[in-house]
Amino acid sequence: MVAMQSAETRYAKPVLVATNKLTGDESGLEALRNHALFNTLSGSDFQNLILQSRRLRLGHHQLLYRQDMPAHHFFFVMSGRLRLYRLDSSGIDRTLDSIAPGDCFAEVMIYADPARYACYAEALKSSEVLMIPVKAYQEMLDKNSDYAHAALRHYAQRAVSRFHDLEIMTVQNARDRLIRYLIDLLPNGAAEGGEVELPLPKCLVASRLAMQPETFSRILADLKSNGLVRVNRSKLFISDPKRLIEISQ
Amino acid sequence: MVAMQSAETRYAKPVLVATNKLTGDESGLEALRNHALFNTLSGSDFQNLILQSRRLRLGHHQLLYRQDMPAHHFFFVMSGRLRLYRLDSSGIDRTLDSIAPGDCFAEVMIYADPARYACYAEALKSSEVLMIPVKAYQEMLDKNSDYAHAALRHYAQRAVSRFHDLEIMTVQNARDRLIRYLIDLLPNGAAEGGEVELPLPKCLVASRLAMQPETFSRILADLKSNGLVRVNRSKLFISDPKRLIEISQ
DNA sequence: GGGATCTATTGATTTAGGTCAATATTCCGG
DNA sequence: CCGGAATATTGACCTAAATCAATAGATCCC
Repeated sequence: MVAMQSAETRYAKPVLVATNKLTGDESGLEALRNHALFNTLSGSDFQNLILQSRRLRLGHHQLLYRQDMPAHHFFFVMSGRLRLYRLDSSGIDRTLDSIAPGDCFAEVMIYADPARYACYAEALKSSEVLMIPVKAYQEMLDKNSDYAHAALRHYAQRAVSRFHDLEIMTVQNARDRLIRYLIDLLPNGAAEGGEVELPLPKCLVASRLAMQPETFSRILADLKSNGLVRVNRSKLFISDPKRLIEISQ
Repeated sequence: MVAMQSAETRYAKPVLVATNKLTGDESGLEALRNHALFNTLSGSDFQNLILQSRRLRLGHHQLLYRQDMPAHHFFFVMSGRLRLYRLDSSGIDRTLDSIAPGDCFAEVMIYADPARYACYAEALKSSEVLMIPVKAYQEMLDKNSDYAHAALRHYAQRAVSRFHDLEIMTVQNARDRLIRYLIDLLPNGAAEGGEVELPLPKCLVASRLAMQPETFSRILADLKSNGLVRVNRSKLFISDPKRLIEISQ
């Protein structure tokens, strides 16, 4: 069943329309400059790239691109939050990732020929993204082999991280999948506790973890009653991650 | 629970030992030459790379490398079959991928610093792999930006494919996960039927799909009795993939 | 080729988690 | 700040799949 009405049915209208040119001297570009894909670029290459990029504002639930749509740009999140999902043949909406400010995304399939997006991307709240032309970036890669190394490192990292996501999904019971998901949200693994914010509404976290929202809710209530997590809206406080791991065997 | 005794307990002995030098004029290298990572290389660069590589024979269940082990090589499968898996804190063995002749693997995390393997790799039967030094390959990438583009395309493809694996795992019931897994094994998607061979023993396919071997067996028996698949050992014949997709909703 | 050891199947039973339904809470625009 | 819509929680019930157990096939190795 569908956890949530899909963006596909809500928004059948064109995407990628209203854009703003960048001056090359914008606030919020420091984060981009520090991103692994860009921090090795020379000043002029970086300038050149952002002069060819555009800033795009997205409203709540606005669709950025569709699965299989030709892909000419990749994106950097300046503010807000997005999610990546796929629709299968029966129209079921499968959330696969969430994207936070400072993340770069949609890069994964753009080196294919023809380049097409591998999934849908929509804003979960009002967001601002930078759209970077793939072609401009690729041309830059030719100039300096350091750039290519940085890109390879980034892509390799991305593949490992998906591999790790896959590992969680081979965990056979819902409680343990949820526990492992929470542990991964902690900034320094299980080393110490802390507060984490769910990157998606609860019903989408449930879908991401292949369980029903009701099951998610019950497991969380149970962890709460055992004093393992403290819940406040979408913020969870995990005092003792080691104990959490123990009970998940 | 553990589907199978883990390789970790079976083989605590060193790996990567007995190797054979290559002459640069071996049989079985055409497949390597045609691989996406190598088909753009110049003849001399290719020669140079394989002269620095070594052929490695692996016995049934022999471990090739361990998770978190420093990674100086990546691999190309010449014959046999391998599997990639991870061990979690409780020692549970999670099969995540299988590797066939003609595949290149272990490339995903070797661009990290320090380079470490992201999982275990073991031979499922006696196999032959080529071990290629990462450093030699990286040096080559610097020489020609076409090489880097090929590598990026390959890595991007890999990330998309893991993304797709993840999508299957968000399917909430065991039967539908299995059906989607089978459909993906068909060479041309659901376009037409055909015979597929399970790339892993049944109990490992079950683990890969987050279900018990008993459940796997029962689902397959049920599909068989409905005339949807014909089963012969590890070979399955799927006459009508469309019908299979339909019943999975 | 025959015994030993993995691997797969089938049955009986239990349980985790899905489904349906009702209520509560949060979010968001006016 | 209010009201409606979306999201989340809780309960009762039921089904899919896990578990336990026993048997049957494969595969390996001497």
